[in-house]
Amino acid sequence: MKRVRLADVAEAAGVSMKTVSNVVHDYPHVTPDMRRKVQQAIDELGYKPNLTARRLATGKTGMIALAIPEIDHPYFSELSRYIAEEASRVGYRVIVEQTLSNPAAERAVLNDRETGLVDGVIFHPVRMQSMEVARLQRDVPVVLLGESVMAVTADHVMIDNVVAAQEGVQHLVGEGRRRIAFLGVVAGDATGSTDQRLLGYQQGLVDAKIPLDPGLVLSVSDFTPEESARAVRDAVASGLVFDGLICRDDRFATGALFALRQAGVQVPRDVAVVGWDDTELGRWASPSLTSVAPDKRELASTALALLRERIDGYHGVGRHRIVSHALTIRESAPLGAPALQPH
Amino acid sequence: MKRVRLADVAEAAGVSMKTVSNVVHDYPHVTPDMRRKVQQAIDELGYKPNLTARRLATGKTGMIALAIPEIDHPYFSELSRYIAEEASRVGYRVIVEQTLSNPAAERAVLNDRETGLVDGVIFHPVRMQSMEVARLQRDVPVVLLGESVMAVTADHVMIDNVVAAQEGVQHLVGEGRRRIAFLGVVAGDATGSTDQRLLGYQQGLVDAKIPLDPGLVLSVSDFTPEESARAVRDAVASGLVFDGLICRDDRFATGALFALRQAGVQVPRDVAVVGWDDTELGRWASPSLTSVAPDKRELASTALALLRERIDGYHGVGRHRIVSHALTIRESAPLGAPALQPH
DNA sequence: CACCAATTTTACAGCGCTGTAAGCTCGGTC
DNA sequence: GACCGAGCTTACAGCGCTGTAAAATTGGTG
Repeated sequence: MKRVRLADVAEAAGVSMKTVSNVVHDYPHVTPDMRRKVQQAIDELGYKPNLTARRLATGKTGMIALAIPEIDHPYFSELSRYIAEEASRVGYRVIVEQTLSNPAAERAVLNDRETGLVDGVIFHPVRMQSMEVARLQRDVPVVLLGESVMAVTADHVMIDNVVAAQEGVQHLVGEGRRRIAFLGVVAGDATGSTDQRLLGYQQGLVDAKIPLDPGLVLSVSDFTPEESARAVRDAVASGLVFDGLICRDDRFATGALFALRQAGVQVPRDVAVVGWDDTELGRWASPSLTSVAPDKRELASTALALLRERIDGYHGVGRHRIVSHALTIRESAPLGAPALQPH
Repeated sequence: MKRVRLADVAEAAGVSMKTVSNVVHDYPHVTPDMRRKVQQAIDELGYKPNLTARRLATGKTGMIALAIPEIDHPYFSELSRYIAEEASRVGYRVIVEQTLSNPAAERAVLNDRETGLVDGVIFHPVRMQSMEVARLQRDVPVVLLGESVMAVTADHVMIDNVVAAQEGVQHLVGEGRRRIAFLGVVAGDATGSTDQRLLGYQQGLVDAKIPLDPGLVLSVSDFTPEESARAVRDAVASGLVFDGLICRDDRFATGALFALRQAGVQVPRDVAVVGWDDTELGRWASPSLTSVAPDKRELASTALALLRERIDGYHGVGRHRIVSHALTIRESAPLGAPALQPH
């Protein structure tokens, strides 16, 4: 069974290739008769357009790349879903590029060896310095996600991390907590995400007139729940006293919950815990996690909107968009008396 | 800044296009002098090959599609990661296609309107009948995942669900459980995954000489933890007595844990719970989930190996591969006395 | 030093589609 | 009935690369 080409359909229908193409693309100026005749030939021959040829002729691929550290990190998998849905809504397909937090892989995202793979890139860097992002020349439009510092040539979408962290602290303070810890500062995290959240945490304490205690800032050596569990375990074992905990993300919070439980510390009674990202992981944790909830859908649609504008020829300097967030209250840091609440 | 073409490099280096192409592809029969000269021209001009043109000329895209119900389902996001890693190892890029369990979307996976997008497809159907899979003619190699019944024209990779479920029951029985329930049969789940797990569950009971009780099989109306929580809540409220629970997947188990906790039923003391898929969701649940663990890495590499053989021209009938699984024991259904165990 | 085989390089015809510009139809006008 | 313009349709030159087959070069031999 040989591949049917546009030319074959044209011949069978006794028309030109271009007319067949017009029918395939629903070009309006085709007479009904002609359309019918061509469509019949298409159906009979089972013609399917060849995307690669179309791409070569048009110079558009209809694809975008989504470059993220890990696809199975709950936050990124949820974000991927929204991006994929939004992309498909506006006629793009998505190819996912895992950088695995590898600097070389991140560099490769912007400094690709080849062209014509995608029309644009949505990129959430983790290891890459903002300087470096700005320096690398890329020949494809880029929208950055996360808290990396701004690049002049790329757009950027994020939530207001400082405010969000402040609100988290404010919530804990409102519930009577005074010894509030922050988990976790990660070595090699070059993006400033953690920095901004830490800053907001400190700001929140200052707002509440609570003195800062550097001992309450817990470090973690990598982005796994195991590591965060270790950090919390060590902190508790070393006698650190705290009644509130703001975590850099839900995964860390999950590890923290585990360590606290193991240490016999009750959440939220003894320690109220706030996570970040509002993922399914936290939604079904026990106790379920109060968590900073970026509007992921808005994040996805904003990123895609900016990217499309660039693909369509916009060449201005990098734009910055802040999307909304909320604090989703659940069991781990409830409002008022702790009680079992679904979601 | 205009796009640099192969022809431009050829002209600059004073050689033929084909020689440049040979250098780009590390073709062995190029003299060092020539290679140096060409490479220099490539570097100076900043030449980057155009993938689309290459694809049109070779007929290969170097891409595969991964069609799954939801990318943010923990099992599928973890599987995606392994598939992406394995694919990149063997030189393929992955484009993810979410079917969202939509029959039309599933049909579209096999019955694509266009060609030349990917070289092959790894497809995990949920709604599609096996008959239908077999009937749809596709012009691209396909490997099926999950428990859909075999198709003559496609390969298929799965774990032995019946045995795995039996082992789960066996484990619970070994821990003294006798009233073992199964959660959840889902309406519209056409693949037979649940059927096979249910069958293994029943087989396990028979092996243990425990009479079957249809009242112990809990139904669920969709694939969400919310729904499974509802099912368990209703069961408990209706007075159903059980001391063991095998869940169709970790998400259901997570919902079950929530409902049980809410109802004041202690896990594992009162009810021991076994999940399925061994996802991060279950690893960090509280209590952490004992779970049937498919070897996802092996699953990914097997699927990819089969697919590559087909892409490379293998045309035999559909092959079936069973990959290994294990039962990962954690807190929700521990061995011996329940105790807090990390992981 | 002529000759041959093996190695290296070249020319060029596609791959299948779309954009452009030109050509054709056809009903309406005067 | 000749002419006009809007509406349809066509011919064909690319898009940028690779495979093929033929040409050029090289080195070894007698």
